[in-house]
Amino acid sequence: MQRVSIKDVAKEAGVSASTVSYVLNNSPTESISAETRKRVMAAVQKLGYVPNLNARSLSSRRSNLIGVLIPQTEPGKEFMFSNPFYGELLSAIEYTARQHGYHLLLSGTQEDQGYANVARNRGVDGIIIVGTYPGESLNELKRMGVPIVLVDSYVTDDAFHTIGIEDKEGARMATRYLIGKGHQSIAFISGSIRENGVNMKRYQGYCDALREAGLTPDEGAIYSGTVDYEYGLTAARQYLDRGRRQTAAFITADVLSMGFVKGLRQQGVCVPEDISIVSFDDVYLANMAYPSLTTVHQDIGEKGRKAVELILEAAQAKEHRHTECILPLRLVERDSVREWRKSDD
Amino acid sequence: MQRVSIKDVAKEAGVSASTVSYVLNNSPTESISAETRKRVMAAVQKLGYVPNLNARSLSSRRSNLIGVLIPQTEPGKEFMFSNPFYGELLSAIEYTARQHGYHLLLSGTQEDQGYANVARNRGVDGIIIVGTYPGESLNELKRMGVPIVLVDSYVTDDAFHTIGIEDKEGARMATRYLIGKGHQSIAFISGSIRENGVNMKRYQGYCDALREAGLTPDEGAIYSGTVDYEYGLTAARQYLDRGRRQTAAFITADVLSMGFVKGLRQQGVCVPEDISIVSFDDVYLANMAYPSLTTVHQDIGEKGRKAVELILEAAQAKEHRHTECILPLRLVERDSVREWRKSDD
DNA sequence: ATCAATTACTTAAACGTTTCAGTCAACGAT
DNA sequence: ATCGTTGACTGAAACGTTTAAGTAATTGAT
Repeated sequence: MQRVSIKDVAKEAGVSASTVSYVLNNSPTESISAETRKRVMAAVQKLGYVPNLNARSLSSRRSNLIGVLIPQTEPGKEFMFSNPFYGELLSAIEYTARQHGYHLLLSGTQEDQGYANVARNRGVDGIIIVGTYPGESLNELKRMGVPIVLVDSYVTDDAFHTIGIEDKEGARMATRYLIGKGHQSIAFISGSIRENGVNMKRYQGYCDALREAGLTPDEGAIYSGTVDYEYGLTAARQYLDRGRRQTAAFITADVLSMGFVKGLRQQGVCVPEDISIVSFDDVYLANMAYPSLTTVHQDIGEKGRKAVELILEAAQAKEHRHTECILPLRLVERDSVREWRKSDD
Repeated sequence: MQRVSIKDVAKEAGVSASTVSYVLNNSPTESISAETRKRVMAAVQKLGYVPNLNARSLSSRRSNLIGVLIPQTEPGKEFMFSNPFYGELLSAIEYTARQHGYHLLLSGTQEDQGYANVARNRGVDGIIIVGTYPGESLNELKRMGVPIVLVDSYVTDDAFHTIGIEDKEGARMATRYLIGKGHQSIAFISGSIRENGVNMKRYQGYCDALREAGLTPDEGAIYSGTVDYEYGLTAARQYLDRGRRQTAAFITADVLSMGFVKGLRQQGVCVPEDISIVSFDDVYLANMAYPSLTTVHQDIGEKGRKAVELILEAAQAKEHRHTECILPLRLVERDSVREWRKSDD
């Protein structure tokens, strides 16, 4: 497969392999004459030489490879991107990494596989982990000694860098917005609150906003399942079964909202006429939807960019110092909320 | 970084490094006693040894790595997944690859970068290329000598394996369906027809269906741009500007349809009341949309699975023999089409 | 004129595997 | 008693790089 090696180039240029290596790496410590440099480059060109990065990693102990671990929402489920959020994030990560000359080693994650090995044995320079992970797996990764960035995780361990958003504040903002529009009874719809720190924070923010307004969080207004379209449908069914008691809902992901809206519409319930919705993420879906979703916007592109940059910085740094990055949010007003007046009840 | 190597294991188990290697690879040619095997495994366990795959690739010339090249729709555009189709496909590819013990080396593609190098210098065992690619880049890749699978490309070169769908037939089916519903004037909305073989085929299928029904394809009914939500909006504007002359549209991608529907609705034009739509792909979006989209369903999961399997087969095979795989399509009826009667005109 | 420093290289050891080619004992067949 | 065979291993070269250490020639300062 690998036809032409550094030795072939060396022979062609009439120098040693190491000289070629120094030229190719623009080594700052070694001095190479302009003339030799030119000859080497010509030989590279002529032979169509491309360095073997595996060999390079082996020797130099850097791989220019970033491992990306993306959760598989369900064990047997094939599409880890049933939430477009992951696709958008991955895209941003890939793009940024490529700009810096890095490649991505992509892996979904399953319960039964050693998460660590996926990346460890390729000698990646860093790992970006998105979402919630089992603690033991994280510990295993920690021992590898490569920089690790946790995206949207509330693990508190200085060994990891983290990047996230103001989840609690965002949820508070969303809920307060609904209250401001006159809603007194607001549902909360999300993935698992217990198992997922993000959902937990958003739940807290939701509760805070209610309490600030003198309202009491109601157990019966909470819908907690999985973050996907299907659960949105389910939540809609449950909402109807429970007697449509809320006039608004704060939903922690746009895909969930999509399902919820659809499930309601199938029973003739309209958004925003019958119930208002604010959701979260602002994936491109949110704008495409009908009605377009009023939602808490997060800068997914920036999240991905930052994740890569944190890895690169940490890879440079001599000693580890924990970095934490929290991105701001803002509410985007669209068409899924309407003002609620006393007379509407 | 890499703490424990095969030598450490060898020392621990009291055998040579090669023995450890043979044990680990279950070498069929070498015989190892059960007792030794056990000792080695124990040592591996004890030391937490994980093989360095870079070293392995270097030595064995296989990498268990599959390169995946996904087009960046626009040069400066960050999100290569603006069409969820790519996300779903990638997900299927990743999942299947992982099941076979392979990892994915993911890269988007930009005009100015050598596509080839991305994968070549990592020693990937195969490359999956999705979408349309510049010919010179393909030729460069061809010379690498690794199996290459082209997904949704109409490049005819026996050096590449291909996997696609019955684009022409699918478009014909869609158009015929609309005609069957009484539509006599049908728009065609797609990405670039000239530069993209897939769109070309679908255009042909569209024309064929019209002609079969005794209708004449009309230049003024063709809308050709890029495959994304934004162009859907644009097409809607153009459609209205041109005087709403068609009662139906065949649109070659669900995202495009999303934009088109939205653009129309902003001007008070309703789907399917005022215009019927059949689109293509059946990404999960199609079902979420309002109205949910009648669309030509393709099995994206199967496409991804097949792509990986082709790579693996080709990697095994002694000599190259060209494989071509065409997946079937079917029309999924949803809510974006209504019957058109004479009296409606 | 001598010494140290600099420039422009080369040599060779490492990186962690795989795998070909042995080695050596034990074994059954002659 | 000798001769392949087989079974169970080991040694060492190879994969394609990087990089520390070394060398030899040139330069500049004294």
